[in-house]
Amino acid sequence: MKKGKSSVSTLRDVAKKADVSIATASRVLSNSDYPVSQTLRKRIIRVAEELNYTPNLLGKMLKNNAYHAVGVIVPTLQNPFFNQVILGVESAAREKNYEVVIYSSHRSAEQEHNNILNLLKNRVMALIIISIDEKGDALRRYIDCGGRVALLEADFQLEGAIIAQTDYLLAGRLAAQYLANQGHQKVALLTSPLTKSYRCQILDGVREAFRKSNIAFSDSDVFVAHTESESDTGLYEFELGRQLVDTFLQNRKKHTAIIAINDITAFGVIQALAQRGLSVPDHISVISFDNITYAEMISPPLTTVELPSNSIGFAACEMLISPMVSNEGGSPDIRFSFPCRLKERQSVKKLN
Amino acid sequence: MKKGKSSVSTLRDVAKKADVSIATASRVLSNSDYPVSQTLRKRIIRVAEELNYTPNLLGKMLKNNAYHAVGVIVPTLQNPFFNQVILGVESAAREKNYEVVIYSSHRSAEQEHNNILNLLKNRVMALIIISIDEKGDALRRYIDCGGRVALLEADFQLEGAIIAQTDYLLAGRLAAQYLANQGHQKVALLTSPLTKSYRCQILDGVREAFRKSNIAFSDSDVFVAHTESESDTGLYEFELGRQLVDTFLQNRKKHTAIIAINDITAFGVIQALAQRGLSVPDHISVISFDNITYAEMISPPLTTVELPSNSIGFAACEMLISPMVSNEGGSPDIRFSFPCRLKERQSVKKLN
DNA sequence: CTGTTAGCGCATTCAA
DNA sequence: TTGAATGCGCTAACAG
Repeated sequence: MKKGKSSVSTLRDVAKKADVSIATASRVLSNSDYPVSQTLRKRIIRVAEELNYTPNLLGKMLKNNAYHAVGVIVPTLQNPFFNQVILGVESAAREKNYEVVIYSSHRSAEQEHNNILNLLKNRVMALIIISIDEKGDALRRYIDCGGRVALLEADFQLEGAIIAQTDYLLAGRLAAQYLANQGHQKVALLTSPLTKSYRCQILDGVREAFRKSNIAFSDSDVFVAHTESESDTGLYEFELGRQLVDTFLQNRKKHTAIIAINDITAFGVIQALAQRGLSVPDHISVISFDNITYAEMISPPLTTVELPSNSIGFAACEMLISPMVSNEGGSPDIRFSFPCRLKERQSVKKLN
Repeated sequence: MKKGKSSVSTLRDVAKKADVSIATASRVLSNSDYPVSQTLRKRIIRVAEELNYTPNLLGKMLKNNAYHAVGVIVPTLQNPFFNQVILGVESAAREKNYEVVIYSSHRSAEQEHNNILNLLKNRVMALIIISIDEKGDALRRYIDCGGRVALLEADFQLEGAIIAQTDYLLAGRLAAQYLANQGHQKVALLTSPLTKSYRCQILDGVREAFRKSNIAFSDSDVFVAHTESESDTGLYEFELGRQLVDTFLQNRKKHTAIIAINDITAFGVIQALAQRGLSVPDHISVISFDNITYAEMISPPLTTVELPSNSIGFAACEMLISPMVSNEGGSPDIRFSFPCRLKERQSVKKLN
């Protein structure tokens, strides 16, 4: 009867079969620069291959107490925006040979809490998170335990964390300015509840731009969806868009354009409009924020303000991994924000 | 020099501060049913909280040599189809308190190879994979080392793996039958290269259904994209759809409907048609396969054959985790397939 | 009920 | 150049 319950062979197995000490085997197989004779080296490598030897990272980690990995926690994998962030993180991580561990919190604070704890239990000491749990106590603890955190798009502060944010004020301004330039004088903003600060920032940006262009824009031009709680189905924001069109059409006063709070909401808006015989951009123009992949797949291709999801993931990961930060020595307290840019496509009509 | 470079406290720290033995602390903090006096129990728990004690899973694992986790490897996170699979896996895993580790191979065989190896190195001994590496040697090795594998939607066999497949033959039949029922007599199939067996199966299903309905359908009705290599940008399949419309329109012979090989390709088809003044479903009908979330977000909402992505992920995970399979005792050699069903929406016109 | 100890897989220090 | 021995954090077998 074999010894191991799992048939993964260990360093000891290799050493025994190659008739060398464990130390020597380790030195060869862990690519140490410690000198080992060619004879033994060859033999060890050969045996390792025969035995399908795969180093047990757990054992290794137990020694160094450091895992070359970063965790990523996003609210949902269903939203392409977050997928983009992940892609950014992955490419930064790959450059430095870091592992990426992906979690979805499914928009649940409890799940998020568990995810953070799991990372900690696995001694993954770097974390990039788009947090939905405003209490932040799990994160607090994570940091107390020596973890490094990059907090993306968060509504709250967290001492000791790197804070990365999109410049939503600019995003709002860009959208409004563009509509103004195209000759739109009466514009509506359709948005999910203003409970997230990024939505408020967009609104502020829009207000500011219209004020500068001398275009009237009041609270009666802002349509806010009323909803209980956010859910994880990919359809959530889409349905919101559809609902918003109802109230919009009831209160419409010669609006020629709609700003939707994000692309998926815009999809809902466009479809609901179409079903009422209003076509985009002929009858009414639509612009939104995100530039998810599908924005250019629909008809008409959606004009939208591209948010730098990829860059933000990339940069956050880089800062987190860079030696500068990973040295202990207190909180980094880095904070940076990213600009956005307009992707002009075909959902906005030029009126002038 | 301080001993711990990481400030995560260990079982030993807790034991020392609570003035008990490590064993006792372990018994309390690992929820063992071993009897410990209330006095000590309370004290240990209190100290553990004070110290932010978080068990090091690595140490634990090192003992049992088994990690309650399943790995998932998908070709890309950009495609909602795979996201659905992941969701299915996650819900099955959560039920049994398993961790889910997600990897993307970015459609690279090399990446996939590394991902599998990493899983092995981390002793994650259960894997659900949508493999793009037909050689399968990394998987072979994974299995040899005692890993359990569920191979989803694969083109190749793998001894010792659970094989799960969608019933693409049925999918093809459903689409074709539906079109026939709606009175379409001349239909085209637009597809990416027939290098994947699932695409061939769909084609076979379509052929079979049309034959039964006495509708002519020959090779000249099949339009195959020519492309070098698959890429990881979310736009890949979309662009394919757009290109296919070109060749389709050049060779069109009174086709009234198009079957696209999947939803994203259909998006490309629909947009390209629209840009040439052909509207769906008024001028031409479109049906496809997948039912990704966005299928109902576009205008017109896409009629499509829903593939059981979620169920397939769920079932695969369940089988993998279930004790039946996780007992050693040779290869399980389970093989199962899932049916699909038609989601009738508005991209197909009724002609009769 | 509590404590002591061995050992999981590995890197590393110290001896040879 | 090689090997023996130690310890990383933890559980479990055994001793008290």
